Amino acid sequence: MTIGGTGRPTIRDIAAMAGVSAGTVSRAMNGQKGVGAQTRARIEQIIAEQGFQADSSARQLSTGRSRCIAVVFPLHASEVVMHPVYPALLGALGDAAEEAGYDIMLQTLSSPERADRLVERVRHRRLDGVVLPAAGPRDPLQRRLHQAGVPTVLIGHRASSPELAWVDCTHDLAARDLTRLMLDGGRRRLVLLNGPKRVSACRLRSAGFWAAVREAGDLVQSAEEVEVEFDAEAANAAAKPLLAGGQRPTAMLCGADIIAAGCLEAARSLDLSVPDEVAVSGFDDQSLATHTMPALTTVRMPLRDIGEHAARLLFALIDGESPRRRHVILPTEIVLRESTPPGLTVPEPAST
Amino acid sequence: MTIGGTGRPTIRDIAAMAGVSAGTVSRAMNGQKGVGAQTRARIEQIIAEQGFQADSSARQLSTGRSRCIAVVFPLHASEVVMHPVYPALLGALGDAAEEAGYDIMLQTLSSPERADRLVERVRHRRLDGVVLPAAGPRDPLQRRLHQAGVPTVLIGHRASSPELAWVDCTHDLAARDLTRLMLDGGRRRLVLLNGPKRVSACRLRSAGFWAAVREAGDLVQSAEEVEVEFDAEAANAAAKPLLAGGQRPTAMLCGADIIAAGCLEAARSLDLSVPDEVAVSGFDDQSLATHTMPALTTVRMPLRDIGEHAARLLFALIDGESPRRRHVILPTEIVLRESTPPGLTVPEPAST
DNA sequence: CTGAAAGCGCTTACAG
DNA sequence: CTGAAAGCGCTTACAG
Repeated sequence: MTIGGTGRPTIRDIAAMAGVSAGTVSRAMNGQKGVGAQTRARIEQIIAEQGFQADSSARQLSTGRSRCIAVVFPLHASEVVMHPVYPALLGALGDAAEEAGYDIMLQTLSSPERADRLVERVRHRRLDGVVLPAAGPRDPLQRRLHQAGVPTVLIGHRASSPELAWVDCTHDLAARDLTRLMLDGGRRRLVLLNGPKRVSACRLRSAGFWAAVREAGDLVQSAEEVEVEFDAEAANAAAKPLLAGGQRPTAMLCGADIIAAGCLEAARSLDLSVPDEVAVSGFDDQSLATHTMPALTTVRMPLRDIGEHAARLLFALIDGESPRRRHVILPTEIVLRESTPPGLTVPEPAST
Repeated sequence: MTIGGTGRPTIRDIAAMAGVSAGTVSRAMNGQKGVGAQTRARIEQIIAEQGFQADSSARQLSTGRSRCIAVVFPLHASEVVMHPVYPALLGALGDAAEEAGYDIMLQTLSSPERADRLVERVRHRRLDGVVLPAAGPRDPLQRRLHQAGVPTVLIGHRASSPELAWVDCTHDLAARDLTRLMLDGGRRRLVLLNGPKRVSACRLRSAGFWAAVREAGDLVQSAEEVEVEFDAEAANAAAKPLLAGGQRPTAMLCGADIIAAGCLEAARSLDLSVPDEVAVSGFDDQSLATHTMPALTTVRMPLRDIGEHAARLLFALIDGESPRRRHVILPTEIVLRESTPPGLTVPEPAST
């Protein structure tokens, strides 16, 4: 059965041209020992001339490795892509994969059966490993992947099981530092308008906020945490009553830029000036943070670094290595703009 | 050579259990004719019980089809993802692929050699087809793919070669309608602050703008087009001198929301009120359009539809069909907000 | 250092 | 309707 009329050369054709066996070509191609220098050179020549590339499915069938990883999200692809950080993560992972010669596949977990399919995929070695950029607590997939022995790395969730590899950043320290900055700026009544607690990052942000409050002791007149979805409308609705109250907060720390955007709108609708009457901060440093009025003080996560670390970790796992650092926490960066009191100074990263 | 200790069942195991040959299992699995109803039922039973799934590389090796498509961008993945429309497109394509049982691979064309690799990939049938969401004029890859007989669909570029399939939307009509609206709103001095002309969409927007200007005849006092990159800073810098001039424009139509954001900043820095003194519009309806001050009138592209159409077209091409409509143009939608004169009415889509 | 051969797990003419 | 066999294009012990 002949499939393509392309006449695409196979390893056997190359072997014939070089006057050697297919096995030798294979060994030469894969840089293995045990091929004479001369022979190797000749083979490489011919391969280059012919622009030959081994058929990946055949190689995969015999080696059991696909040189392909999946990035899996627990939502529809169209939702993923609307997320403030996933796209950037995907980009960083893509770059890293490309550099390492891996292909990268976008997987979606919109329905439960898809998780089965994913696991099957890996067991069938169509996939060498997976990264879960939207990992969270009590996510059954994590355990299944781990049990199936699938090389896996989590992003943004510090897994309960120490065996799972993950990379994350200092959401907690950033929130703590930001809270301190608000205090430095003379703000005494604080609100954390946080994103949903099912998101691990939001838990850490909460922890950081409360740590700072605790540390500041009597300095703090009031502190409160309110949870909303990542949505400007919802944030606006939640912020308005808080800001309209008698003892209105003088600083609103928001768990996301999009939440902060809603908060700014609430302030505007109440004719409160930002940052004079109420300071506002975000998280994520999305592009909108530069274009709000006033421009938003926020926290930038090292998404590119996170992606690169995650990729490297995964490739090491796939190669059967056991990397010494299976858990990495990368530093965030506070970006001071106009929505917070002027004259503040970001603490040294030594605070980390 | 035994690969995985998984003991994952093969088609032969299933055949043994069913007391038939592997060939019969294969035929049953793939829903082919010529398997007795009884046999088929028994086989399906066992397959279900065992949770058996055929190994995709083996299948691929013998059928020559991978059930995988690539979405290829001419930039680093990390850049793609920052783009106002690519992520949404990727999302829509991902959903459509998933539904059709295709995998979707993210391909990047950061270096020229990567194009070769891509073509090789398809010839090696690791990929069944490709979509180019960032197609533009004189892009050599298009021709190469076409010559290689690779099922391909372009997005956002109405290819010169009629053989290439593409899907696009009414950038031109939207720009024309928007320009007319500005005229309806009493604006007589118009500027199109367009994105770069290498982007096909921007050419169409330009065409629409000038068509409206031409049609309006003497009504228009002045009309000018200026080209900037998709960047708020650059737009700000370009807009400022225009707005500071004596005969300052009363409407600035921008080729992208991010350009409009820069333009709004320019207006603000000159203390010009929007929309009273100068109206501003964008393109894309990015999330930032809702959060600028004032909120931005813009054009929403049917990205989801575009993605779905592109996917369907591609799958048809892969299946060797020759779809009657190889070129589709989908309608855009003008979204009126606060940055344009109040009281306008969007023309009926009949204007299409 | 190199070749011949078996094997990876499917699919599909070809017989019957 | 079903089976036996060849083939997809590689890789890798096993000999030599």
